[in-house]
Amino acid sequence: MNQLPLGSQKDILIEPRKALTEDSLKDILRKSGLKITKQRLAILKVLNSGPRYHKTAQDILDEVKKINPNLGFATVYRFLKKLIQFQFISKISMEAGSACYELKSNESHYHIACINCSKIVEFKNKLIESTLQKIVLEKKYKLQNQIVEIYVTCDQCSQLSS
Amino acid sequence: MNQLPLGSQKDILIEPRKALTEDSLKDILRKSGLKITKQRLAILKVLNSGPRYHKTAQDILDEVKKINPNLGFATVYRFLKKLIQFQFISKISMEAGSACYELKSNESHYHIACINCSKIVEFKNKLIESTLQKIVLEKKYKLQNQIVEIYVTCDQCSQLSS
DNA sequence: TTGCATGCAAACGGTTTGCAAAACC
DNA sequence: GGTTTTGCAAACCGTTTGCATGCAA
Repeated sequence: MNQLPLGSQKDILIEPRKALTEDSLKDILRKSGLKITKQRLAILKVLNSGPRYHKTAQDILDEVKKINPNLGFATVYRFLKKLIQFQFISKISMEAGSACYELKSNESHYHIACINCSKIVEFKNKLIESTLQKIVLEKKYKLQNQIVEIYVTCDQCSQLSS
Repeated sequence: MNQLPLGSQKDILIEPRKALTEDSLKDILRKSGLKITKQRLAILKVLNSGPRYHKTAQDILDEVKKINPNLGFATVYRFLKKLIQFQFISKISMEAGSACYELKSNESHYHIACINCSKIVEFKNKLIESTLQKIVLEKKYKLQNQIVEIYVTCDQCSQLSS
């Protein structure tokens, strides 16, 4: 097995995110009645920075500690929870290991994850997106999150094991 | 919040599974070179029984203990892991709480889960199924598992909070 | 009779929580 | 000044593992 250490997955982006300004990060907080603190801005900045946009709590903590070494897991997790509550980020529960978090973009996108090396590739698909919306609408549910995960063995890992 | 205790989610089936015979349960084991034991047959029987087909390790243990009170978590988890390895069951990682497991059926189906009460409703969609297959094929990946989860607030929970 | 499977308890790893001090508005 | 938020450490909970015993083949 060619398993990467958990929480250090590499992924390939279909396209880079547009970087949000500091002001729009602050807006996210204000809109929800959350206080603006250095810690929260730092966490948002990390979530909003590439090249990898799916980050585990550990990833976030590691990056944030470079600026503020005192920041701890409790703060990260508590804030992530609020961000989920207010729908600013999505949580991606991996089959194994820690969950990943990412800022919501306007366009839905989905994930292909290799069960061996944990590499994540994103894809978009309007057909799937509208189909899922229709299904939820029919049932009179209120959509919170669409998760489409395809678990595969990627080409590289297939070659290694054969 | 109207949160059910974890591991006790209710779900609505689109249609009942066809019950597998004891012999076909044994076949599952034989095919994979796994030894046939009372414990494993009991666990398979539970996985193959309704009315709810998505079960947590705890659910399985509770049911299995009615027959064999000595059976423990270790046995359940170790066996579930093998069943996943040999692709006889799927693991559904919930956003919160324990994972659910279910025997794979021939037809892919997907889940709508309420983030508040954890109720799961299944749905099928040929369009999504074939689209996902096509996407994986294009990338020359080897499909292991399709997971489509829609997280919603269900009608009942929406009413309660309004 | 040999190696795989089990049961127990202890360890593990990711996440959450209680509490006192600090920061925000 | 009153309320939120933070940092620390301890608790938590689902899952995994080590080891001695039991059982299927």
